[in-house]
Amino acid sequence: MNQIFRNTALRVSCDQCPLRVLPHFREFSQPELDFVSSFKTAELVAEPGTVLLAEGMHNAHLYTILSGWAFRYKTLPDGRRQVLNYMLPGDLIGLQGTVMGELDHSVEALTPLILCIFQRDRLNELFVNYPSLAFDVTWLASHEERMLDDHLLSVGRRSALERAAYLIAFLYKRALAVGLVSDGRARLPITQNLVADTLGLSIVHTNKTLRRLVTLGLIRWQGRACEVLDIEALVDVAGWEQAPEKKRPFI
Amino acid sequence: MNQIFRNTALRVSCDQCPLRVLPHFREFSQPELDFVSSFKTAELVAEPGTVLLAEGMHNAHLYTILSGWAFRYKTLPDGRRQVLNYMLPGDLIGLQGTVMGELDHSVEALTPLILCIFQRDRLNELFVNYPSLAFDVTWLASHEERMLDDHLLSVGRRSALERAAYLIAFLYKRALAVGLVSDGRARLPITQNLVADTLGLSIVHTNKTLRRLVTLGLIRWQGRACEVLDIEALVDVAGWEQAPEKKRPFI
DNA sequence: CGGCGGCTTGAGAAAGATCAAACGCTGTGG
DNA sequence: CCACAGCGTTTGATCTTTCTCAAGCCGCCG
Repeated sequence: MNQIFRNTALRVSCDQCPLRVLPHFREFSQPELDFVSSFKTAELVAEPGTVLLAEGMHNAHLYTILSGWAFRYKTLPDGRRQVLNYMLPGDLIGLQGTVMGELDHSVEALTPLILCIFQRDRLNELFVNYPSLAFDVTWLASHEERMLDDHLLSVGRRSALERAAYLIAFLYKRALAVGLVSDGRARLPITQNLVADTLGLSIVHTNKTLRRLVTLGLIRWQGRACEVLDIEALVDVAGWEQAPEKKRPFI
Repeated sequence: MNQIFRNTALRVSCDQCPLRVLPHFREFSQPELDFVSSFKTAELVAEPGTVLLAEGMHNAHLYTILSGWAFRYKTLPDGRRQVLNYMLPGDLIGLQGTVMGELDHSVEALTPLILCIFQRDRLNELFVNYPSLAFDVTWLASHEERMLDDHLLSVGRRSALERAAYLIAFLYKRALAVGLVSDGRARLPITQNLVADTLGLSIVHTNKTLRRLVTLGLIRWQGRACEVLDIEALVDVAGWEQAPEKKRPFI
């Protein structure tokens, strides 16, 4: 359990990266692809529950998720936990630690995970020689900031029901973008405990709130996962005005 | 009221930027300085209450605060408002809009403001020719992300009293870093309405909570401002474990 | 002088937390 | 194969925090 398996050999070449063909991601030039291929040193497989990065680490790695779900969180000294965001395929993990020297949040695998490991100390080279990729890194940081803005608005100003609807709609949209939704049905691999720590609510109240969404026919809950039944209605309950997502970069 | 005055001429040359001498900011090389000087097109003066950037804008400007305070916020369709963060001298405004094409939050002046205006469309040039500055931009985005992480933890998991203490301690530390604290006393230019919208509380409850901090002798409230009396105690009440701030960049 | 924005206070209502207990599934060990 | 432990989910009862409503105060500015 909670083990990390490291592969020195590249299993998936960046040229044939399965993410690259998704319409959600921008296209790369060959020189960019070549650099990213050399930037990637290995792949890593992690089990659910593995803590990939821990608060306070100084030499955190830099990863991109190739497949699976993870989440980012912080805790107070007495153990209260706040989930900050979820990471899906194409998301960069550990940028804060790489750019600012120290990490102040933790990252845990939610499902089995495959990660691309990058050479943290060559980020400088990326900035010097591949300005377009450097811009992408900044884009990704801005994108994370935007998601946090939304979460903060949600936790600060939405009611429990609205918050729950927003979170599930948000995760659905993200899953959709990376092709994890088949025939309109997505299975979001979250527990109610995690939802509670994301929404800033207690587990009990989270359960009662989710139950209301179930009764309304918007979601279904089964086996540590949430199935979305009516995304439109969820967005509506949340009062969420989303900007349409354009093509995004990833490294 | 709420007017913007634009000066075509540079009043303060970047070489003699008053922020540059603060120990809080990293030193720049001459070529960097020269570029930033050319990147800056003008200065702008704004009155308190001026909305510098509004949600949904497509051609948002890119600014750095030279002096004064501003805040960033989002609103729900029915008007509920959440303050996301505060911006002080040295902070970049409008990066999200510049990098991602569209802005999804608003920015308002809290005090009289002096801003440096940058040529948004030359950001590309910055990335191509000044990788060290590009890295700084990414650093700033990561820094914003880190502050948001903290705010989210606060709003999601701290009690009203802890939240209030955290916010005031946070603002004090930020003011301190840019030299706005004289003999241990800082005057934070916030209203209780704004505090409420930052903490995700009602005005009434915010008032009662702040009153408790006043009674405890940690702060004083007078004339649309908060005076910090005991920063250590505030940090303690908040249960805030802060990483020591290192030197930071700015553009 | 009057209006307005910001602060303050009390009282009752509502949302959400805590406590307590139980159910069902899964994996493990006898 | 069954007993059991552990985790995730569910539900009811009660307690606490926070919200809403209502009103009054103060200082500033037109």
